[in-house]
Amino acid sequence: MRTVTGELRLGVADYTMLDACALAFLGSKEGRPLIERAYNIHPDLGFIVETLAVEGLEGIEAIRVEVGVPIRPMLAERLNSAKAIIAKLGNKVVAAEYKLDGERLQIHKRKEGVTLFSRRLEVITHNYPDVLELVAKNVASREAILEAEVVAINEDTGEYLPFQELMHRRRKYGVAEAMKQYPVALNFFDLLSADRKDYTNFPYGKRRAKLESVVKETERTRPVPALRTADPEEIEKFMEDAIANGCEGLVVKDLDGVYRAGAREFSWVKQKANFPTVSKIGTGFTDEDLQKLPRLLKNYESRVKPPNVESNLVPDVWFRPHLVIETIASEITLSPIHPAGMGRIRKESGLALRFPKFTGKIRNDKKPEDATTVDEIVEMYNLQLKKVERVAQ
DNA sequence: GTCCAACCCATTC
DNA sequence: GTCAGACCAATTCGG
DNA sequence: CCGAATTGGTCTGACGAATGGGTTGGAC
Repeated sequence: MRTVTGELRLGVADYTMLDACALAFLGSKEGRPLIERAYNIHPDLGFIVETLAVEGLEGIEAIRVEVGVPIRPMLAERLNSAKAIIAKLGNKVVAAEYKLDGERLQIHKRKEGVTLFSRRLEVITHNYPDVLELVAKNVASREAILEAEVVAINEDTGEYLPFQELMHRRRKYGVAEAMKQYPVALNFFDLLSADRKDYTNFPYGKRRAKLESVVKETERTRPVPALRTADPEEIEKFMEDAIANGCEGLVVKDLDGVYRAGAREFSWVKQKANFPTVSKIGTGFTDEDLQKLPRLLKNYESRVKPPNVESNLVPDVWFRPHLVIETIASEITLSPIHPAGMGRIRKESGLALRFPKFTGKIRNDKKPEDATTVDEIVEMYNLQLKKVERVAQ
């Protein structure tokens, strides 16, 4: 249920619905945490509301984790230094783990077979026949719910490949061919249920121990590399290892934390002319920025594409290059759309920014000629690759 | 009637 | 994925 | 001491990149 009205943003989502139902059927919001918990381990709004209406709070309390029914995934928060994370988690020993650039899988294993759920709890079992086999062979538990990151790999070197490669596996047709062309590996990072026992209320340390006892380490399967420490410097070092191994960064976990389905926990990912386009950008602007931009650009508006601009996209309004703004992005990807560096890395491919965002800084001290050049972007792209290659050796 | 490119929409991150 | 804004609860500040 | 102001946490919906698949409409 959604509505957007002019300048006002309104939203009615599932949680609001749960609130309303708690009020309607119980007369108060008191049962809300129980209802929320039930919803998060059995995310079917119709089912929850019906149970509440027919059986009341008792029925809600009787809802259990069930293999075959997806659980809303626990999510991660973001901080930008190891020190801040350690402080936030209470200055104690934590588990720092590689954060891989793949797709999150919630794996349900039972007698009848294995089911795979995506992050949004879609059934994607048919996409990964190879994963089903890996789970059948290498998970030493008849019934279990596990979470893993599935990553595309280079079969010869074992090296991890970018997310883009994995995306070829998300298809309805030609699954068998894609499976051969884009082989994958599994990095397990959580265990929510095993042999009919619900582990979601166990501290992470225990879940991880059980995970390690259940997942067999092979070329294609393993518990995700983890380090236990309370020292920010060790985490920084581990972070560098992770990046060097082609990961996005780290996820740092509270060893005492339970699995809070559907909630946000803690994590961390550290980072870091012609005028060909390299990205569109629509994130990072405050309302104030958006109000002021038309005024700043008014004098540079152009009815047609300015001759010194190279773009495959057609915007609503063109501007002659004038204003320089500062943007950051998580990395540079090969692009079928943006012409920056076209053909320099790969035939018919340019380069684009991944997760571009405005930093809030308008660089009045710079002219378009002073902005980052294509050469520099190509160099940045090559630097990214080197880091990955170094590990593969 | 058949085929294919262009478009839009879904999902992942 | 990132991010800004809205909203609510808890905490701190100022009269 | 109490009400006002600030802060922190959570939720929601804007927006970015990519790929695959369904639909549509024009060329033949």
